[in-house]
Parts: sequence; structure tokens; C-alpha cells
Amino acid sequence: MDEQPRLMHSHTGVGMAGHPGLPQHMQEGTGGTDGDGRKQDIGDILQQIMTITDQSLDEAQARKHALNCHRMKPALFNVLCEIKEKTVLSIRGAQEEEPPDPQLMRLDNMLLAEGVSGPEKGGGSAAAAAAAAASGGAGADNSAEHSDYRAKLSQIRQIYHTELEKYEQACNEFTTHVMNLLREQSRTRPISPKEIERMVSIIHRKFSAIQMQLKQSTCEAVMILRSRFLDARRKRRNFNKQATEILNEYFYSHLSNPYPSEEAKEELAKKCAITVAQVHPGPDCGSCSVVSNWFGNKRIRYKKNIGKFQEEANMYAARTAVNAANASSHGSQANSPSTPNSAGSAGSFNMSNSGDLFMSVQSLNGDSYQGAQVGANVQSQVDTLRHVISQTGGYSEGLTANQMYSPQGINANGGWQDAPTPSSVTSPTEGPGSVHSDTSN
DNA sequence: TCAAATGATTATCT
DNA sequence: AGATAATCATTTGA
Repeated sequence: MDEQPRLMHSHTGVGMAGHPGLPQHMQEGTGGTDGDGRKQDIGDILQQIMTITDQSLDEAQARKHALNCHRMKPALFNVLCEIKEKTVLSIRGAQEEEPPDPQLMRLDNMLLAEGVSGPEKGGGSAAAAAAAAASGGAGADNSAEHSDYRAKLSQIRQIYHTELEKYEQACNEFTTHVMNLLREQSRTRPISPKEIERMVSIIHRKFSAIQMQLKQSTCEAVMILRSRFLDARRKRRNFNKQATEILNEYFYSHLSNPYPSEEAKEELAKKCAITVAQVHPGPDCGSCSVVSNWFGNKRIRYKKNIGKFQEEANMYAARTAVNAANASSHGSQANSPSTPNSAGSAGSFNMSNSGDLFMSVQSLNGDSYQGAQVGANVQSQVDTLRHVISQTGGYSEGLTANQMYSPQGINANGGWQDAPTPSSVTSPTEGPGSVHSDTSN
């Protein structure tokens, strides 16, 4: 057949003047002697085109064929091409590609952050089950919920990916379909590659709008899941007694500077995590930050209402003191005096009503702790010794009851902030002998 | 059932 | 980045 696809190209040379495809009589203009006859010809053809839609399909096909075979067809087609190219260019110039949608970017980032899109973390639902099995044991309740969350997340992930794939496939199918259609149509009407390109981009835009909806609803689902499972405020678990004791012992034995270093936090977390399993499944919520939270809360609440914590402070201080004494009497032990695991288990203290036994020596030492550049391990000994001293009742006169256990580390501004650098959990290298002068008062 | 306790979060500061 | 202070949301105990 003579029906070649006529994909338009800008270099096809569709210019009016001297176009090789134009028959000579077309290039002579319309003013010739036989011009009226030609006009009549064109008028007939146009008339046929106009009425073609009113005809039945068979009739139309026949007409179409007749038109295709018409001797004027190549010339008319080229004119059409030229007109079209000009209009298409003007259309294309009007709408340039827009910048990436910020909303879409936000959704993409979130899906990536939540682990829905992006690289799979170990194999979907199978991984969730494996994780559940692996983390089984301590904190079964917690890890069960955790794995439940992961299973649900991987479910969402799976749905998201299958849907996305479906959309992509549909998009590709539709695109090829449209392209085939356009190619087919290019036999009968001029179609430029740019036009095809534009059509494809329109299709892609439509599909990406659909994808955006998918992403949006996936994000919503993840947020709901998160709030259901991971919102720590909703799922708060109190520490158990042992963990609280460990933390309190550290706090009160470092009362002058209750800012554990990262290593100290890690160690404390390790100690507590064994008994607590207070592990939050959030992405940035490690056991260390749990310790940080605890110390943050403790510092604030202690400072706010020191009186309320007096008894507790005394108890832990005494405990630590005894532990330190035991350690030193047993020779040079490497054990930590500041965070003894079994300090309370000796049962040798009955401090429940001991509050009024303690009298502060705080008024005697002023702010000397703040400037002292001693290690906080020593400081912990100082804290401890202060209590040991006060326990002897040596400084009982002239002090009011509400001064019983003043916050040694708290300065005039009510802050610990300028206290010496944080310490380690592990045992001090210096002995109690290196304690500075204020304890001897 | 309610208040207190408590772990986590958030805004703000340095 | 890490601290504080205020606040939220839940747990606990009377």
C-alpha cells in the first residue's frame, strides 16, 4: 500500500515555496486561469471531509480510501503539516515542564524514612517474623508488639509496592497503546514527535497524580500504624524496680553532677535493659535516650521539689556509702561503688524513717563544689561521705529540718550546668583520701 | 475513680 | 548537640 506513516519532522521540508511534494499547479498560486477549477477541487475535498462524520462507517471508509487515493492528497497533507507544526510549537512553548511537586517530594521522603519505599530491610514479612523470633525472650510483650508493628508495616509496604507496580505497568501499557494509536493515526494526520512526547508526558502526569494518591494514603496508613503502635506516650511502660534503683543510685551518687556521659549512659542502659526491656522500637529512640530521658526528668523533678526527694536521696546515699565502705574494706575491688547491683539486697539498712536523722553540712561548704576540678567519681565519694558524716549526727545543731539534704550541685541559679565534666559509671581511681576540704568541716 | 507518679515529647535556650 | 522547663499521656496505687 501507499499508506506510509507520516510522522512529522521539522526537517521534512514542508515549506510552501518550491516544495518538491507540491504539484506544480499548487505553486502557481490561485490566480491562474484554471485556478477556479482547482478551487472547486479543493472545495469538494473539504466538503467531503466535513460530511465524513455524517456517513456510515463503511461509507466513510470508502470515502477515506477515495481521499487517500486522491491526487491532491500529498499536497494537502504537507500544507496541513506545516500549519500544524506552527500551532503545535506555539502550544508547546506555552507550557514548559514545571518544577517537582514539593508535596510529592515530602511524601516520597516520608515513605523512604518510614522504610516503605527504598531498599527492603531484610525481606518483608519473613523478616518481621524472623525479627520477632530473634527478639523473643526478654520483654516478650514489647517485642511482640514490635513485631506486630513490623508485620503490619511490611504489609503496607507490600501493598504499596504491588500497587505502584500495577500503576507503572498500566502507565506503560497505556503509553504504548497511545503511541501505537498515534502511529496508526499518523497515516491519516500529521503527528510530530513532540506531539507524541507531549501526549506521553500528559499520560505520565495523570498516572503520577494517581501514584500520589497512593503515596498519600500509604503515608496516612503508616502514620496511623505508628500512632497506634509506636507512640511512646501511649505505650509508656514504667521501669521496673531494679532499673529504677540502678538509675537512682547513679543519680544520687553523682548528685553534684548528675550528667552521665555517653558511655555511662550506655552502661546504665545495658544494666537496666536486662531487667527492664524498655526498648522502644522507634528509629531514633535507643536505650541511651531512655536513660537521658530519665536523667532529664529526674534532674528537673529533683530540683523542683528537693524536699520530696530527701528521703530517697538519703537512702541511696547511705546505700552507696556502705557499698563504698565494703569495697574498700575488701581490698582493692574493681567493682563500681556508684552503681552496685545488689546494694539493697544486703538488707542492713532500714532507712524508711531516717529522714530526720540527716542534717545537712551543705551550709558549711558554700559553692566550693562548683569550682572544684575533681573527677565526679571523687565527687560521688564526696556526696556519699557527706551522708556518712551526717549520719553520725555530728552536725545536728542549728539547722532547720528543710535543709536536711540540700542539692549540693545546684548553684545559685538553681542549675547544675556549670558542674564538672560527667563521669563514668565505673569505679573511681582515686581513693576517698583525695576528697577535698569541705568534707573535713 | 482520681490524683500522683512517671516516661516521652516539644519548644526554647545556650 | 545537649540541657531545661513545660506539657502530654499513660500507669499506678489508694
